[in-house]
Amino acid sequence: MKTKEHKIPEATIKRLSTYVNYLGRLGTDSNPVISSEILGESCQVSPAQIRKDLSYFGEFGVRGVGYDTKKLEAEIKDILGINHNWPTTIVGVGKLGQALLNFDFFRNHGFRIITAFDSDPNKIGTEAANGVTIQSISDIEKCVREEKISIGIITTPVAAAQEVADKLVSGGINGILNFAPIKVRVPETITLRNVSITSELDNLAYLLTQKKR
Amino acid sequence: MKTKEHKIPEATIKRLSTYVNYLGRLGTDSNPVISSEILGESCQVSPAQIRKDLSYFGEFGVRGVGYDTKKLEAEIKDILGINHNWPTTIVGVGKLGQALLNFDFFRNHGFRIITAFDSDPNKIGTEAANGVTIQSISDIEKCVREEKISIGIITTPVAAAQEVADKLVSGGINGILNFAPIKVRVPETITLRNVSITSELDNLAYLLTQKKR
DNA sequence: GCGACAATGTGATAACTGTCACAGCCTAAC
DNA sequence: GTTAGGCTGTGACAGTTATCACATTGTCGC
Repeated sequence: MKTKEHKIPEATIKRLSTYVNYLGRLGTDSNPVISSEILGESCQVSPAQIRKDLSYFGEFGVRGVGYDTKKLEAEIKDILGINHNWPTTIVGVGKLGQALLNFDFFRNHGFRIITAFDSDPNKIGTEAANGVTIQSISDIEKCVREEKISIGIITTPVAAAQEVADKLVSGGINGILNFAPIKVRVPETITLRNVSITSELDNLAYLLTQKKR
Repeated sequence: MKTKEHKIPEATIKRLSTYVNYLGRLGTDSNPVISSEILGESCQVSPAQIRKDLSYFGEFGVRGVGYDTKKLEAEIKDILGINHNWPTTIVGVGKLGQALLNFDFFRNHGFRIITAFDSDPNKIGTEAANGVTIQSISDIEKCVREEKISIGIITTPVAAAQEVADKLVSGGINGILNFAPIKVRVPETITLRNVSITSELDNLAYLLTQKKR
């Protein structure tokens, strides 16, 4: 893979995720080769857009033929970096936290969840899922440092989110994925993504309201 | 509210959601008035961006002063249409579905969850949360039609998502929020949003990988 | 009432992102 | 070997979104 010097649109990354997801579900045996036309059809993206997205990172196809399905999947995985195995923790073992703990695609996307934290004394010490034991939130710093955890996923209520983020940061975390509907603040050096389920709801509400008017 | 004829960027809607969220948490008593500067600081958006976003919909501030906090919150809620009370259903009562059933912000964002569906015989007939009883997936069509449900939230595994979407559509659903990591296909007339948690993970993985290189 | 000040609203401009058309390259058939 | 056909890769163009600068309009003190 040769990353070109250009800046890559975030939308491109999002689409690459869609592509690789689809390719993963596709039987590579029955579809050894795929064209941007077909892939676009399935992912609801124009063929030109797909070719452009891929062209940011190199040339993966064969003119007149298409893309080798298996190879393309591997290339995109490499681009996205989901072949890694980031030591990950989930903070906040409510329903959402549990949902994420049980999603097996974490493993398939380069994350290995090794610890979980919660503030509820009744939960601490119990097993959350897959052999992961729930620890006290007050131990975050120490644990992150000792276990060299590089990703923290925040699924706490809004009130606790910033404090948790601070603890993760001072423990030496690398990246944070925040599901609490508030924009947490972290130093420049920390990679941060805020996932706002709330805003998805609001967006749907907006679209529906528009339709009615 | 006077919607101008211009097309509104989706990013603007997303930010409006952020603003209204922040305003809701802000004590309006201690902060009767807020400037785009301060609001921007809190939401990590430039002041000019905020003013531009709002200007698509009208003039809500007072020059030299700022925005009336309470009034601005109400105006944005009105713009987004989260003062409605859409009859909503959740299909797929796994951990994620349960998480959503228990989030009280659904109510605060214009959605009223009145039914839930699952395919697991052991779950059918039991109460999911807040007095919502779980029904069989085979009853979706009938129930959506009879209860005049307008929003469907899909939290099933990938394999079931498209089939569920089809059933919701033929029952006469209005909008769909899909959490399954696949782009479901619906007729043009249905308002659809695909929420991809997977792509958020992939995006984080990408950013972290970039940092390392 | 008037001047100094403060923060909005917006046209102009810049940056970014997506679309399009076609040149370039590969395969396959004859 | 040559030609026809097909699909990628990409530069040029168009459309969209964000930034900037400042004119505008309101407040407050005297």
